[in-house]
Amino acid sequence: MSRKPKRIRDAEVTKAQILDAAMEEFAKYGLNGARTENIASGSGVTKAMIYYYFESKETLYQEVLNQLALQLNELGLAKLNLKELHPEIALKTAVYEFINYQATHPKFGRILWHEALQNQGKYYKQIDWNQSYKYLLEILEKGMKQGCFRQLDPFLTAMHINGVCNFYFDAYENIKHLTPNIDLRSPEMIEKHAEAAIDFIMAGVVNKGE
Amino acid sequence: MSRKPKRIRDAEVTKAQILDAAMEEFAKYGLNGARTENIASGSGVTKAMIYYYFESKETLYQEVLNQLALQLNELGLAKLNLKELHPEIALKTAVYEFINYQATHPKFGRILWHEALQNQGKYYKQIDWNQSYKYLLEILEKGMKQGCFRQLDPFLTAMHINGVCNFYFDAYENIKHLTPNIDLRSPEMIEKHAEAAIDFIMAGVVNKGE
DNA sequence: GTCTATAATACGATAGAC
DNA sequence: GTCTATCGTATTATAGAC
Repeated sequence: MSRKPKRIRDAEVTKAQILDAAMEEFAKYGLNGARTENIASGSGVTKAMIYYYFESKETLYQEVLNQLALQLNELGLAKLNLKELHPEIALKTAVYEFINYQATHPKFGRILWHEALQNQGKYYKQIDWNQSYKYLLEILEKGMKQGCFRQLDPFLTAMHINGVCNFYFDAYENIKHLTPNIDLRSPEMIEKHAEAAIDFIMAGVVNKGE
Repeated sequence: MSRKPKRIRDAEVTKAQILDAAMEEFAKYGLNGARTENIASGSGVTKAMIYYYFESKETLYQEVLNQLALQLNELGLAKLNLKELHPEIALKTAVYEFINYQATHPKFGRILWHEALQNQGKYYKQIDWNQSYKYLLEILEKGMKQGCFRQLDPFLTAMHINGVCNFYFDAYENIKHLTPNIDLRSPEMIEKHAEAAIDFIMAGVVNKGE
C-alpha cells in the first residue's frame, strides 16, 4: 500500500510556492477566473494549504498585488536615478526599462488588466502604485520646463506613452492572429518594438523647434 | 392568485434583447465570468430562453463577437473613404473617429480585452477583423510612400497608435484612482484626450524634414 | 415561445486525522 | 504543517408543462 509522499515541512518555502503559483493563475484568469485547485496543484500542495496560509482566495489575491507593487518598486525605475539625467535620456531610459520589464514580467500587465476589467480596480485602489507612475510625470514636467519637450498635458502624455509600451504585450493574444507569420514574442521583434516605441514617443514629445 | 405576466411572443425582439444583455454582461466579465442568470434578467426573460435561441453560453458569446465585428465595419471607418484623402488628414480622421467610437461604444474594447486575457484570443481568431485594421495600415503605407510620413514599421506603428487611443479608455478602472479629482469620462476630458492623442500621434509619424 | 423546476457538476471553503 | 474527505452553494444546462 504505497502512499503519497508527504511534503517536507517548511512554512516559508510552501508559502512562497503558493504565492508563485497564485501569481501564475491570477495572471491567466484574474481573481474570479482563478481556480484554487490550479493554484494548489501548481505549487505542489493541497487546497487546504492555501487556506492555512491565507485567509481566502481574495486575501491571496491581495497579497499577490502587494508583491507586484514591491517588485516593481525594487526592480523598476527607482534605482536609475532618472531625475539627475537630461530629460531626453531619462525618458528614453524609462521607456526602454519599462518595455524590458514588461517583456520579462508578462504577468504584471495581465494581472492589472484583469483587475481593471473584472474587478473595476477595486483591489488596485488599495495599493500604492504612485512611485513608478510619478517618475514618468516628473521627467515629462522637467523636460517641458527646460524646453526640450513640447508643452503637453503631462498626465495624458503619460497615458499615451503607457499605451504605446503596453499594447504590444497585453493585447498579444489577439493581435498575434493578425500577423500569423511573425513571432511577436521573439527577442528580435521585442527589440524592434522597443526601438520603434522609443522613436515614436520621442518624436511625439521632443521639441524640435529649438 | 396573481401570476407573473407572460411575455409577448416575438422571436426577433426576444433574441435581440438577449444579445443586448449578453453584450453588456460579457463586456463586464468576459465569457467565463458572465452569468447566464444576469443575461436573462438583463433581457427580461428566463434562462431557458437563452438556450432556446442559442445553443450555449459559448455560442451566444460567439454571436456577440460577430455582432461587434459587423457594427465596427458598418459604423466605423469604411464610410469615410479615407483612401482618397491626403494621408495626414486621413490619419487624423481615423484616429478621431476611432477614439469617438471607443467613447460611445465602451463595450467594444472591454470585450476584446477580456477575450485576449481570459480566452487567449481563441474566439477572436474565428472572426475577421481585418478590414478596420487594414485601413490604418494602408494610410500609413501611403503616407510613407508619398514622403509625408517618416519611414516607420507600419505594423508596429499601427500597434502604437492603437495603444495611444485605447489605454485611456480600457485601463480606466485602474487609472481613475490615480487622478481622483478628474472625471476621465466627462466629454471635456475625452475631447482633451482625443486632441492630445492626435497631436502626439501626428508628431510621431509626420515627416517634418521636408 | 415562454415558463418553472430540477438535474449535474464545479468550486470555495472547512473539519479533523496525522 | 500537511493531508483527505466533505459540506454548501452557485451555476450551466435540460425536461417538461403551458
